[in-house]
Amino acid sequence: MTSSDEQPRRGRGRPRSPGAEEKILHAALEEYTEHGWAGFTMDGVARRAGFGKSTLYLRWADKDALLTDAVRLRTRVILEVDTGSLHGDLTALATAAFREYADPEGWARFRMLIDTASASQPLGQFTRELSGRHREVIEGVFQRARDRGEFSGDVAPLSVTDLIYGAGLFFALGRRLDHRQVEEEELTARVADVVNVVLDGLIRRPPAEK
Amino acid sequence: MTSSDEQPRRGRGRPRSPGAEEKILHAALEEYTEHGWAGFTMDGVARRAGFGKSTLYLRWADKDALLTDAVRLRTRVILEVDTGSLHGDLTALATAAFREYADPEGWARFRMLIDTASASQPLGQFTRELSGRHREVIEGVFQRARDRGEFSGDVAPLSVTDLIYGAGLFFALGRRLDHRQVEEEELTARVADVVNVVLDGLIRRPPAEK
Amino acid sequence: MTSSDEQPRRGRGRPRSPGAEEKILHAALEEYTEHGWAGFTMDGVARRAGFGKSTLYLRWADKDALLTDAVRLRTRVILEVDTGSLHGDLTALATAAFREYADPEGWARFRMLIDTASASQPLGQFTRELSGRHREVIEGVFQRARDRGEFSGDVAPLSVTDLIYGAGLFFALGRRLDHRQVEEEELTARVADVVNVVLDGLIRRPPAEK
Amino acid sequence: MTSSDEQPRRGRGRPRSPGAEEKILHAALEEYTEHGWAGFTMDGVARRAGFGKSTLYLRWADKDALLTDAVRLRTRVILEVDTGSLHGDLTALATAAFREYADPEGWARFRMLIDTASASQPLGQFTRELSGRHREVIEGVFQRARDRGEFSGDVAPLSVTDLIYGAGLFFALGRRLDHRQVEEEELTARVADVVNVVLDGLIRRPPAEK
DNA sequence: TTCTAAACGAGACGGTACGTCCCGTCTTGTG
DNA sequence: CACAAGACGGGACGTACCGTCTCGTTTAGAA
Repeated sequence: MTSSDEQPRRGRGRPRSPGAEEKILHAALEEYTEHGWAGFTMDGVARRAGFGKSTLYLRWADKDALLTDAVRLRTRVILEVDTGSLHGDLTALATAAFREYADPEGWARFRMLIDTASASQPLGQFTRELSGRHREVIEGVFQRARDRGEFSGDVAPLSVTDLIYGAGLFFALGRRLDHRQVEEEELTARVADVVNVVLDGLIRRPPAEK
Repeated sequence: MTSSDEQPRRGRGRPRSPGAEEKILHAALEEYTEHGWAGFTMDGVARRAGFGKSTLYLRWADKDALLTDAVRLRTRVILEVDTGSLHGDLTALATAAFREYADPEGWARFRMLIDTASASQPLGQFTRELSGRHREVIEGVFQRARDRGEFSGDVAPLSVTDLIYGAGLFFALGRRLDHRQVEEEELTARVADVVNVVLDGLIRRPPAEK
Repeated sequence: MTSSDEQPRRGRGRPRSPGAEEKILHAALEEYTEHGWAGFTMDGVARRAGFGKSTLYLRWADKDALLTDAVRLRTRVILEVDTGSLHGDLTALATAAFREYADPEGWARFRMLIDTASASQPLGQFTRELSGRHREVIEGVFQRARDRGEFSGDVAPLSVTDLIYGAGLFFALGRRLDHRQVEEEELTARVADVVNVVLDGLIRRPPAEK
Repeated sequence: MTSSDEQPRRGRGRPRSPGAEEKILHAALEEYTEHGWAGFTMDGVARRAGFGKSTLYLRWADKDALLTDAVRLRTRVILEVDTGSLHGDLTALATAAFREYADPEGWARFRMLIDTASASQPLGQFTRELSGRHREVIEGVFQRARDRGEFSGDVAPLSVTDLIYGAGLFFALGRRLDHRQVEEEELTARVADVVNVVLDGLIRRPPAEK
């Protein structure tokens, strides 16, 4: 939990530097992106952000808390697509997902997510954002498709997000392991593949029983 | 660079303890499983494995190298399925993938893989194993399907592996974020969904036509 | 280079623990006394002194530097004798020297000094203290003797200190090699011998040409 | 029947390399002279001597034993002077002593002696050589002087050796602390000073009378 | 204004892990 | 057997970072 939601804390004393959180979180994300877990140091973040270490520890309990917050800070607002067709909507979602993982910051966010999921303490709010919020978007997409008559039958939204996001993640992972850049053309081609497979699989023979 | 490929190094001097690599890698995986990146220490691994630190550093240059090798330890075990039908083969592959990520050790291997893929040094050999070897398996599966007349047309094997493995990963991730156990029924149901979608999507409208 | 001369270092930041130097140097001397060069460890000194290793390395560059400083710790205490006679002054000086080497801590300081003198880096300041400061004392003693008319002619002060200190050292060395205690009577007798020899040798036939 | 100390160890097996001890001890002394305690390593000695480490440990129990032996190996044969005069004999002895401490190897021997004297276990043989043997020499010198009528009265030989050797040691120590070379002229002048003081002190007013 | 409380920069502190080096032991193969 | 080679457990080295702490300095509202 972070202090960023709290009200300005009326009272005496010198008020907290405005904009400090923002700068520090930004610096933290950059350091993490560049150096990974190892090589991500509180001293380094403080230096890069231009603050003293005490300022960091005044706001976050420890390294993990800062990193968690840094990831949350810029967690991409899930786009609310409505292109008018199921194919278009899924393509837009898949493209966004593929881009997210191809982007260094997005990749860092995913790493954090993995670590988070490996920790013991639950992270209710974060979970809801990620899986819950995504589910709503996907359900909206399919509801509109049903309304348009493009699609009939049930669908397990999580299966669809898992397929699309998973494909995007492993696409990016393969590139990273090879230390190859992600080419724009390749990305769109792969997105098209994935959308086609998912769409055809769902329409022709939906896993309706689920 | 790893020592696991080298021949026993004929010559004088005391030979390296047989089985040491295996034990150390196993200990490393356990430590990582329990403590994650932070809290994963060379001293800890050495102690758990029952070896001196120098024995570790004689085989691996640093923490990263050990971790990389530990990932490789069992990831290579790729089942060579041949159930007699495309549907059966894919189901077997997908089930194995889902189980891998549902398993704590498999999950740890994946975490390591993520950290590894974020490092700076290339991992040539490893990439070939991971993506290359998997590709061969998938290609074998589809080749046999083609021979049996179940399937015609090309397919991008990596797309298929990405879809299946990705779905398995996000399935496990969702469970972990919610701190829910993976139920056997749910796993098989989800595998069935994924296989159906992939199979129908590929057969009815293979991405290769494009 | 040592930190003991520096002024309190005006400025920000937490000030260095007062008395830390003293405690650490004392602990170092004790460890050296007990274990010698081998077995004298920075971790051991830190533990004994009750400080973290970083506190040690913040003040001394390495083991040698700490040892060098520990030698200096009390060696500087040179008594400023003035008994009213040359014989009395020399007896006092010689007694102090003999006692220094007979004392375990004094012996340890001498061992350190030997190791230190074998090192590569120069010890300018220290040299001045040791040989220079002693010289002044000896010169003062002889000057006063000349003023009193007890003694005429020049003398090489260093020769005198070398004679007295050297005799004291070898006296203690002999006892140590035999694992015999230093008896008080024997010490005073030997001091008397040495003073008499030096004094008579100087007065009757001074090494005036020097 | 052989007159050598060690029998060649008749028996099966490969005989010990002849001359190995000599070479190793020589290498050990060189390493110690160059690097001091720190920096004196068994691996280093083995490499320099051209033997394997096991060969060293087959002959000496540990580092200390090797070093002790190395020092003993070349401990200078105490010269049996007889110049025909007390002054000449003492000058010869003192010159030898001063040279011994000025010489790097002699200095190393002295360091070893100090460490030895600080250890707990007694070193009978070594002690006898050093203090006992030297005593005999000094006593011989004074006996001959008495026979020649140059000198009458008793003398405490250890006092004399302590004075001379001690002066030589501190002379060398001073030079080392200053990182100055020992000049030949300076050495002989200092020797003359010391001999004169000692001789005059002893002859005019021998401590024995008192 | 003066006072007071908090935020802040700086950096010392105890502690822990890093990766390196060496000791003394051991285990092999060769001479 | 002696010996070369070198792996091994153990432990100290000197470095780097964590999270805590104590200073002096700054910045505001309260008195």
